[in-house]
Amino acid sequence: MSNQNKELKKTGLKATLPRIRILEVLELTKNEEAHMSAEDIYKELLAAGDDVGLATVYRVLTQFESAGIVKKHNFEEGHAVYEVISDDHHDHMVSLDDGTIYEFNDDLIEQRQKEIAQERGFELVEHSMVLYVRKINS
Amino acid sequence: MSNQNKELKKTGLKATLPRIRILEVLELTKNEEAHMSAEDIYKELLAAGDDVGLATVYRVLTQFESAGIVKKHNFEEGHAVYEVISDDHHDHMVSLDDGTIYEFNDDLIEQRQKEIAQERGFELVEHSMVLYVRKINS
DNA sequence: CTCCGTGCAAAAAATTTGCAACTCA
DNA sequence: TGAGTTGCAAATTTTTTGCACGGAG
Repeated sequence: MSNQNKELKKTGLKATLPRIRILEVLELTKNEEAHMSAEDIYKELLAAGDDVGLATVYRVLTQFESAGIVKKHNFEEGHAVYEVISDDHHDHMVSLDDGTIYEFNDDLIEQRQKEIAQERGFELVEHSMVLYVRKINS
Repeated sequence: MSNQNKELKKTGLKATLPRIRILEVLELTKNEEAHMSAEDIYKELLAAGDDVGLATVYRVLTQFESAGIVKKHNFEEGHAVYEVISDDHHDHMVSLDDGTIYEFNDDLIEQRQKEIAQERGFELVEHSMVLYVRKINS
């Protein structure tokens, strides 16, 4: 039994071919920091010879999001992108010089964010933070 | 000569009625933290008796963004929202319950962000931070 | 065998574009 | 006047939904 199959079982979703394949694509690209859109995944699957519908990709991604195994981002214009949720949280720092993306994590900020929400009667569910930076002396 | 008229002059854009009206709507709502979508602004204008096209609202907002007088956000699902850029910087907190957007500013985090960049040899140019929160049950 | 899930096509929703008419400087 | 701008309609793009068939348990 594959990894994906197990993971799907845990969510209560039936281990169907489209779901397994979509999860595979997301897992394979997760180390490359490649946030993929529904369309991207769809094309990837077609190229791999799988016969899936784009609507299914959308539906499955929505189900995965509800199940808490993928995260949907609205970073980009015009379309959402998805990434598998891993255990290590990180934020992003983007170099304006060359577009390189660095990951970082800061407990002080994480803590303060929770406090800010709580001070206003909310609980922090999640956050997104991106720092746009430029190399000093260049 | 109106405020909006002056502001438009500075950008090099012709001070046309649709542009002035759109800027007015954005200015009027900026204190209410009401980040509006193109559709919102369009409906607001129609309600006020102005005869504008939705396409024009989109076009004008894009021009305003290029001119640096409004900022476009993608924190909601499905559509972008806009706000006039003012001198006081703030970040956003989005309620997952009803989509309300709150603004806040935290010097501690601002300071830490600069340090994080500097520790890695960068200078912080700008940043985006959005907290997604949920009302605490009681 | 029974549902849950799928593909397809069509619908919605969000945004962009082509173009003739219009208007501000 | 005349380049820049607009409104309208049609085109695109992104995502969702209805429905009959098909596959997993």
